[in-house]
Amino acid sequence: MRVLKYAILGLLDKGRLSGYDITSKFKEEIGHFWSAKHSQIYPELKKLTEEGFVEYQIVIQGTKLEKKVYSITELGKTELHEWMNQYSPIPETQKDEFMLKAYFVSSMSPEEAKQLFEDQLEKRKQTVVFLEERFQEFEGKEEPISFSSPDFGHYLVLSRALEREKSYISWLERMIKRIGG
Amino acid sequence: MRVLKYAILGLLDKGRLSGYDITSKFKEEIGHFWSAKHSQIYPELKKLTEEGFVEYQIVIQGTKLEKKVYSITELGKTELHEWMNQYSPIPETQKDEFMLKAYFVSSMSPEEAKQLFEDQLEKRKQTVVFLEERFQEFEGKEEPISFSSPDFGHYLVLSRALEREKSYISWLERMIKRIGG
DNA sequence: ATTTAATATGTAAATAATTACATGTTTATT
DNA sequence: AATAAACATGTAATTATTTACATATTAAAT
Repeated sequence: MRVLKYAILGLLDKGRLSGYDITSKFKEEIGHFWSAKHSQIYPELKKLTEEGFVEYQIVIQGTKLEKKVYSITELGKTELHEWMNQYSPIPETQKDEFMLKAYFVSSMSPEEAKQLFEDQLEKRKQTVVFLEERFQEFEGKEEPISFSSPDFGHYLVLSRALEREKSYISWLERMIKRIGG
Repeated sequence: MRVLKYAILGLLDKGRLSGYDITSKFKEEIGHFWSAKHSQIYPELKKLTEEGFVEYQIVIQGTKLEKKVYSITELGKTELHEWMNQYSPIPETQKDEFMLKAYFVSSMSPEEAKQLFEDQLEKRKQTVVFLEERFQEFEGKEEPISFSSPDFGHYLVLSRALEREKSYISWLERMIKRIGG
């Protein structure tokens, strides 16, 4: 389904970026929900250029470093818009290695199970601390962020990531009580 | 990291299964958190046999249909146990195509955005109805399910899947209010 | 009796994604 | 001035996953 194609088109629709910039974006907030390594991004950019969905300009950084700055074409915008408005079915499987282990919990002693769950809980709590810090940016405002703000997408992603973790933590805590151990 | 290897070992640790049975299992409750197609399962079973983690017996179904019924070996049990007790880092990215679209929401009109979110909400609600039906099995009991029950893993997976969806729905509903549209 | 759905097992080809290989420049720090 | 970190771009090899190809038996429904 080439989701990476649309991920790149969506990023470029927000502004001009190099392959390196796109790689960096996937390490930031959108990385909670989609990412790719540079080894996947550079060939995809090449393909998108050939297909006419993006184009680039070479910019010299310093005295000789050649940087390719990509922008989305009109054709690319049409393509992006089509994908955005087309219903994507929810995948039945959202892979989660921890939950796979949880399903096999009967192969463990209660002590081992408790350890497994406590470790997961601790890590998830650390993630929440990190996410809540980022989220400050939106909470401290006089007016709550609105749809028309260019940062609304950023807000959506951060608030969802935060809620997802909080829900996971709440469940882990209840299950730890059940395990006893 | 060959997670499929451990998924298969974990399933076989619960009981003897054919490749077809394993494929079926991935369409049931554990499929919410891990799955694979039969075209991936059969080669993996072959490899696991060569490595000595599983073994099989040929069982005749009917008069001539040859079925390979796999079981986990002692070596396989050791291997499974090692993985179960080894900490797996939480992947930074849990891919979610809808959230990728949400991040790009500024490329849409409020009407389009509302449609996108409402569609997602409806589908998630349908999933909850389905999951809640399955979950009845555990709710109607006099005694709540305990760690020692062989169905505890099943309970963990179903309760987590249900909570995950409920959390998603609650967030979607709040965000739809924000979009206005 | 016939048809359909479910059971059963594989391989081949294509796509997606990660890890490793490979190189060079620029900016910030010491 | 030297070093380290960040910027910058690619390819190769491997692994993971999906879709398509390919075939046959058995059980259930009509």
